[in-house]
Amino acid sequence: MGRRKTIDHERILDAAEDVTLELGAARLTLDAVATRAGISKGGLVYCFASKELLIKAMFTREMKRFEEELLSELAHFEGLPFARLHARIAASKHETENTRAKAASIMATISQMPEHVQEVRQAYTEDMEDVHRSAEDMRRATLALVAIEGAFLVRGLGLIDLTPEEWTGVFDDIATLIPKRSKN
Amino acid sequence: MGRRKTIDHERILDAAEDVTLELGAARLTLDAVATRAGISKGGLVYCFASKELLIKAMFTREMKRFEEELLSELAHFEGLPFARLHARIAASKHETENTRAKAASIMATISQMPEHVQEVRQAYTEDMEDVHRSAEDMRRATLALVAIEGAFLVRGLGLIDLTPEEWTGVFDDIATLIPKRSKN
DNA sequence: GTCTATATCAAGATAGAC
DNA sequence: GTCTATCTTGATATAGAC
Repeated sequence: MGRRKTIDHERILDAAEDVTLELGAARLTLDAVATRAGISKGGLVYCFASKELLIKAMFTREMKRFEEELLSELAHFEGLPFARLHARIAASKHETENTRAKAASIMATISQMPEHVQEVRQAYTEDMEDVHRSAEDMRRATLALVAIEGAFLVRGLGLIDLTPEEWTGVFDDIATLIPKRSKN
Repeated sequence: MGRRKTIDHERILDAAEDVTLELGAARLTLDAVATRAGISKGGLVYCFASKELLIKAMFTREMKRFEEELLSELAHFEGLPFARLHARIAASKHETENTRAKAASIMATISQMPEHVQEVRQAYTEDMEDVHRSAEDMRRATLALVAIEGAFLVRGLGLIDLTPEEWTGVFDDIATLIPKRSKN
């Protein structure tokens, strides 16, 4: 009973995200994560000394992943004004394992460690700088940023029920809100 | 020292919302709510037999409150196409005690009883019917609905940091997305 | 390094005094 | 109807075997 397995950190974080999405942040327990990851609770705690550290790790991994995806998308919008906004749309457009995982990690963090929400805000810092470079188009760009992240959250939490095609349309329409030229 | 107080259900729900907003949904405990409401835990449990019922009551009250506010705003947009969308913007535009309370109740529900999220969805049903009346303008109206609720959530959770004036601007800009005439 | 077993504690819920 | 005191559970975290 209880065969020894090599514990994979990534697998644990995946399990934590699954549990959060399926059962809700309040039922994100060490037991549930260990079971889902197919390891023992002791093994889990050996890797992540506390539940708080587990959640931080989950959160940090998703923020990092998303920033990387955003940077890779950015290449496709070289030279365009508000390139980061377009890249953000491209990275958020389809509901994938990644976008669901990001939503789960934000949920867990907000509900259990709301004092760390400021780290989410920081992720938008560069976008806002992008936006603020152009006083004239600032309002539309701000609208686009809010719409992107709002749509992402609303879809991730299942608050509005649209088909995948409709969601794609929503993000496409948001893209049309972004000003065509930035003023400087 | 244990003076008898008349327990006010509304006051308890207010306390639950305060705790959720200030400490996070995970720290929404019966102890914290009782203390914040200035009553004993026993008194609290006498009113709301379980934590789950407390959260449901908080959630239901806010959904009802918001629907009422939406209906009262609706009077100002009589005859306009997509009147409900405009009314929803008017009701969401400023960050008030009401909007914060609604965000708190949604947070608590999502994190502790995600199976009830579908009740949030229902609240949008009428708006979506409003939207679907016009195939032609549907996309823009859908975009507006997603943007409204997304902006509401993102602001309520503190994910993007804008000034009150900037938020007002965002909602005003969303209003301009709503089609001027509905096709029927 | 991974496991089982256990200690500790916090929180939901109950019982009964007032 | 509201309180205090207590019960019970479930979850985090620790100790120690393998």
